[in-house]
Amino acid sequence: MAAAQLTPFEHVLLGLVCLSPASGYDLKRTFATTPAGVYQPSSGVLYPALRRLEAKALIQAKPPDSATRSARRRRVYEPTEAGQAAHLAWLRTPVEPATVARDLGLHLMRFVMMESAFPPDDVLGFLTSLKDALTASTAQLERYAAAPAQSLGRHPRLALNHGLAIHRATLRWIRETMAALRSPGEPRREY
Amino acid sequence: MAAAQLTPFEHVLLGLVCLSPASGYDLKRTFATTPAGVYQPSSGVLYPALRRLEAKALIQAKPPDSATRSARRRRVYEPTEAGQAAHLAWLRTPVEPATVARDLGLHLMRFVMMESAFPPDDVLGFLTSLKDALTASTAQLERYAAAPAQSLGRHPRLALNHGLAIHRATLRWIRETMAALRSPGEPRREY
DNA sequence: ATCCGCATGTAACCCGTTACATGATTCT
DNA sequence: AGAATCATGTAACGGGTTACATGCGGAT
Repeated sequence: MAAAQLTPFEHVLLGLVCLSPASGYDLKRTFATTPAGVYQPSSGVLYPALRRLEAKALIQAKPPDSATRSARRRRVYEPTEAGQAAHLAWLRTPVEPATVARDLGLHLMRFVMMESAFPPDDVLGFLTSLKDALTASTAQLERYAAAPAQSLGRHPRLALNHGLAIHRATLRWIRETMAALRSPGEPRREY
Repeated sequence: MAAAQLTPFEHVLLGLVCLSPASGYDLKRTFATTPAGVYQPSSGVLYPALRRLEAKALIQAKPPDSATRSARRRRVYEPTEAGQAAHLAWLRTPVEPATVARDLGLHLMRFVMMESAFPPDDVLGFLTSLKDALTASTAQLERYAAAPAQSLGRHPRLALNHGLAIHRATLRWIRETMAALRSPGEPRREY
């Protein structure tokens, strides 16, 4: 009964709700104040998305807290068991080498959400697969750049260099991040 | 009579047609074989987009070449004067510091298309404004990271480091690119 | 004769954007 | 009381994705 696959945005919403129950407005503020706040979902996309997740029984609105006076109209969502499972399955989705460059932002999102959902070894495994995919992607760019048939213009070649620089910077970040995650008191185990 | 603003995709299509007349299928192959070929527009979006550009009188189909035998059903588009003007105006669109990180791919696209449309000084001006916008964006990220109120978790902090690394790598690329464009000879130091 | 690649298009569906609408609560 | 903020929602519009449809041309 794997729900019809969700959009990336829905996966992110589900993940945020899994991190801690939240209302639509809470999520809006999260996006507004987060460093990656370049994306500012509007009401028109946020609330329908939450309703879709609710319709698929991945999240549910908590009953209003009768104790507090503020019985304000507010739908605080929490994940269902199916929602938790779907979220974990999403976190475990393998990294596609073909689209790793395009989906890098999403992978970073997943990395952030893994902190409270995965044991350290699994996070290292994810980073390793990310590293492998990016290494392959980098090699493909290098092959393209080196192809003699490509008589690239000057600007295209320079733009290609940017892609390579970004790839290499990300690979460097992965290496440093893996080292950082292994170092401080964390039990380091082979995998 | 500036045409109603186009989508980024339409701007790219218009730019490609300005670089050299092409049919829809040609453009498809361009996307398929280009290094940035992560994006693969389907027929359902490509042909309607070309029709929209045609309806706005920014491009037009060349009359079939009667000389060649292959009078195959083929619409080869070329830019109109209004299309050329719109393309140049797009290339001259200022870089928005608020969205520079999100639109970086588009800016690179513009950079590539400037090669045959701009004098070298204007390209350097563009790169300078891109550098300024990215510098501001980087400073904002650093400010967020340094904010004492932010008790960021471990993974969010590491993800933030990635954003900083990418920004700095891009800034480094801009500096190197400006230097390369200023030196007349072939700076054979690619990589 | 047929299959594959060229080449353009259409239709259903869904999602995102923008803008507006509607109440309830808190602050001054 | 009035204003600003909280909080959720709806409606119109346009564009992207997917899948399918349609022909022509050359190749085996």
